[in-house]
Amino acid sequence: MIALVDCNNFYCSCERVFNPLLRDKPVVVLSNNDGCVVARSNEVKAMGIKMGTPLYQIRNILEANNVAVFSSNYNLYGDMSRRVMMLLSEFTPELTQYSIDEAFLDLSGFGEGEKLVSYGRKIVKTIGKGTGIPVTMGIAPTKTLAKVASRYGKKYKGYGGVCIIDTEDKRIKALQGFEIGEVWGIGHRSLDKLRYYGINTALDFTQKSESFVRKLLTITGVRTWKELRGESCIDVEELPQKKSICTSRSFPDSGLSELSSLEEAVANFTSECVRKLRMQHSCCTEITVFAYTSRFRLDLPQHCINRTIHLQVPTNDLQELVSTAVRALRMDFRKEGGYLYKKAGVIAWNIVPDSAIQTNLFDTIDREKQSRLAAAIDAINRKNGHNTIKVAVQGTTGKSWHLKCEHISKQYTTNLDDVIIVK
DNA sequence: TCTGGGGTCCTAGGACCC
DNA sequence: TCTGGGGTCCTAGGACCC
Repeated sequence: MIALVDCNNFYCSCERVFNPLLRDKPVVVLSNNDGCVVARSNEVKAMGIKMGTPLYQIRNILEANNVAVFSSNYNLYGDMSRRVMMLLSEFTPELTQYSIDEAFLDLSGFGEGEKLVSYGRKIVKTIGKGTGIPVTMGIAPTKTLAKVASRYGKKYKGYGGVCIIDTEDKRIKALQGFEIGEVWGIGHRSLDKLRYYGINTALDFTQKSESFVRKLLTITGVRTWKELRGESCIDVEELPQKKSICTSRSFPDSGLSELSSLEEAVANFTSECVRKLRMQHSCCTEITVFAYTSRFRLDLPQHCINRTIHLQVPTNDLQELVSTAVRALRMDFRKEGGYLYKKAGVIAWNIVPDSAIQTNLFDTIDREKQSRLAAAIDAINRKNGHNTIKVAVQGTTGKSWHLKCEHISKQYTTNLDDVIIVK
């Protein structure tokens, strides 16, 4: 049996841990730039506010209902996630973290039926007590069914945080009351197609033939279909190495028009990609820079920059990648035309381990020297903080492109100055 | 006025090989 | 007039996830 552990309203719950007065109050957490709603407490869900709603559309409702509003605080959420995962790993040797707030646990060998449920309740209780984060567990023979079970666990308090689908009877009942669009793996495109054929519930879907599903939704649809029928076939693996690394941001207000501001932003995004590359001990062979105007502002002139540069030798060198990215930006940047770039980003791909670099006969860079320099910079930054030493084009103020985050909470668990004082 | 960020996987079609 | 067969690899775009 497989268990899915899912933190309830994770970002909101993190804020509540350090602000207990909010425990029964409505809470929302916003995306970067305070743009959209990305997490809602149950009270806010009950108000009918949808995931992804832009803040400006619901500002009045939030104020009228006294909703606590937070900018996203990823240092806090990341650290709380680490704590949850650490506690979970004490209950089974087979744990796969699936996202910041979810993990799959292999519970084979831990009994069945009531015994399994009570083990699950013990896990849920331990996480709640140890971190302050409420979690729900769904248990079933497949991952997709475990997801279904956890939804029921969240919906009905009576389950005590753990819902199990372990008999054919329960499976049929669960799928009968489950909208097909809510199933893990069925997005809005597939939903449209399924609706056309009158398929509304997960049970309807499982009663179609394999060839029908294959034709309509390809192999991925068939996997979901099998999983819902109880045949396990989706593997979620801990990815040893990322295949692409991206850092991108939207800019506040209307966006940026000056090349120098964009250069500074792109340089910093590249620096962040380099940090991620080095953290997983890899190099990239290709780097893409993109920047575009707001797709919502059809009244303004539109332009899209998207330039990829292929590197001779795989690298994770800060100076080399920053100068390459800035060069890519300059190739496509348009000064004339009054373009306001609203979003930009950098993607590193073609990623290889840093231990297996294929060198190039015509390479002109002294890589030995560069890597000694990079190691020295790493050491200084590790000791004095990220970006203590950086490339000049990264700038020193960041004013022109920095994010809006007017409602951010403190770094309660990652900054000594912000640790809560108990009186 | 104001609309997030970071990933993976699959498929079709083109280019190329012998 | 009439132009093969069987592959691989790469890429862009689509779909999905949280």
